[in-house]
Amino acid sequence: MTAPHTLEPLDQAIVRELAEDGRRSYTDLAERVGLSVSAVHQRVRRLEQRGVIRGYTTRLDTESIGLPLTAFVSLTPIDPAAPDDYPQRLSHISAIEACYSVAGDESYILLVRVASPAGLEDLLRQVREAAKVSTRTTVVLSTPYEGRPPAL
Amino acid sequence: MTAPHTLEPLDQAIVRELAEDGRRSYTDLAERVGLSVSAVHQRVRRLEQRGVIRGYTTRLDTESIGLPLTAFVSLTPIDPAAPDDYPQRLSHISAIEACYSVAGDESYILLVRVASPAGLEDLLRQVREAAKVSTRTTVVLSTPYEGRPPAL
DNA sequence: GATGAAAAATACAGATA
DNA sequence: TATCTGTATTTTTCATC
Repeated sequence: MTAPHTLEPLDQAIVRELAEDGRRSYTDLAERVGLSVSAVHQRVRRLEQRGVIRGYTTRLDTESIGLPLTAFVSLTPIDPAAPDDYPQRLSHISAIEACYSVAGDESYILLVRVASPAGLEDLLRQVREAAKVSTRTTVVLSTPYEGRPPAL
Repeated sequence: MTAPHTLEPLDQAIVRELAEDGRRSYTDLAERVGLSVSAVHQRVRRLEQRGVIRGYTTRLDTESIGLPLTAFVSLTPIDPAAPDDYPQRLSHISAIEACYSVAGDESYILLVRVASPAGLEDLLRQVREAAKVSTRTTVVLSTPYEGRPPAL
């Protein structure tokens, strides 16, 4: 087989630690998983190259960075026969944090972060302009939790 | 005012760099934002303490870690008068990556990651058991992009 | 913002299985 | 052949000035 869908226990342990704290040092990781620093280093490099680790990010407080308003925007193509290149057509809009292609009534769900209701209105206009879609918006009132590490 | 909702340009620059790559070194950051290493170091510490930086994570390939199936699960309380402690009641379920309280027909939207349709079925059972809610599930077919850094 | 000691990252040679 | 360990060197972190 070419792509086993389960991770070796040691890689699993490393990845679990890094998911919890993306800035954990190799020394720290080595202690936690019971390997030498070099071995951990090599494994992380390999995990990065294999694409298991896709990158490292910083969790930011959306209020502090001036984007306190989060919303889900569902898209329905106006012309069902139109070419399906919506993600591309929308990718330049930086307020869109994520784009999911979904099964169900709608075709896509966008996760967006904006500064204000006016910003949301502006975003929706941009979306409708860039892609010929109708939109349905669900405003997020609060976020009890987000970005929790997966259970491995 | 106690909490300015916009970030100082230098902090903004630092945060932008860290959002793009959470493992960027202080030396690297210093070069990019045009400050001394110590100044950057101090600022990052302060941003962490102030809660602007909430932590660091690793973006993982969901397939590689054995959780290839993503879904949105919307919750509607069965008893509208019941105490609203759903996030707490569900927080022990590790397949739930995020929980959003939303305006609209439903009360909450969960983002979940599971191994298979059977895992999804199991998760929905767990959710309905832990909270007296009805659920509506939208399966994610593909993820064109996710976790893009915010525009600062 | 600079300095310097301590810690960490990285490259590499050799051991191991 | 793969991955490990230990060592040496460079780079980074971090407290102090």
